[in-house]
Amino acid sequence: MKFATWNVNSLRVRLQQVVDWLKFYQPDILCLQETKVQDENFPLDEITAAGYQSVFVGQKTFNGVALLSKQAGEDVVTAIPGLDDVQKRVIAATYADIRVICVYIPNGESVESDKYQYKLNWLYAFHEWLQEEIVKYPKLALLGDFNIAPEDEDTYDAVAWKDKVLCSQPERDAYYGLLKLGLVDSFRMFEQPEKVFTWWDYRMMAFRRNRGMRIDHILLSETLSNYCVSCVIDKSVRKLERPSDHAPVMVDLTKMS
DNA sequence: ATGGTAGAGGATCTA
Repeated sequence: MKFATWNVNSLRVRLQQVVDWLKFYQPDILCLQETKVQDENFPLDEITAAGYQSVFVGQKTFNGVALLSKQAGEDVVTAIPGLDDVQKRVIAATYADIRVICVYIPNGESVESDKYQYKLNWLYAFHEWLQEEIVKYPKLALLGDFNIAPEDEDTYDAVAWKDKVLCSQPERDAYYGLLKLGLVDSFRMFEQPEKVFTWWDYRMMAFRRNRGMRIDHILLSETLSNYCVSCVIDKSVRKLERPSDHAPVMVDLTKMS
C-alpha cells in the first residue's frame, strides 16, 4: 500500500499534474491540502476518471483538504470536533482498519502574528482529538502540511530560521507532542541524504538554490510503522511548469500488501 | 535593501 500527501496550492490549477501523478504512482491514498476550491466546484469527474474516489471539504480562496483513494472510506470527519473554526484544514476517513487523517496545519505567518496564536491553539485542539483517535484506531496515519520543520536539519539555514515561524520551540514542542501520542516520522525511519525538503518558496529562486524546508510529513502509529519500507519525497514535480511550491511525500507499506 | 512569486479574486490577503 502506498499513502501520499501533497499540498497542491490550488487543485484547479494543479489538476492535470495531480491526475498524471496518480496515474504514474498509483497510490492507494493521496491526501491533498490547499485545494482552494468550494465543494460544489470540486473536480470530481476528472478525479473519478483517474480511478479514484474522493472526500473533501473546501472553502473559497483559502485552505481546503481532500482524500483521494482507490477504495471508499468510512466514518469521514471534516473538522476537529468541538473546535469552532471556519477554516477547512482537516479531513479523516477509515480505509479497511486504517485511520487516515489529512491535515493542513496553520502557517502562523510569524511568531508575532495573531495567526501564530491561532496555530498554537489549533495544534492544542488537534492534539486533544488525535489522542482519542489513536486509541480508537491503532493503525493510524497522519499526513499533511504541518508547517513545522521538526529539526534544524529540516531547514536550509538553521541560523537564519532560529526561533522563526515553522521552527520556533513552541511549534516544535507541539509537533513532538503529537509524536508522543505514539507516532513515528516515517521519513526519519530510514537513512536519508542531507538537505532534503518538501517546500521551497516561489520567490528568490529558492528551489534552484535548494533553499527549502521539510514541513510536509507522514506520521505513522507504531503498529503501522512496522509495515513501512520506504518514505520518499518526489522533488520532480517541483520542476514542472507552474508547480505547486510543495513536493509530494509518499510511504510504502509493502509489508502489509 | 524586510525585497521577491504565486493563487484567488477583483483590493489586498495568505503563504
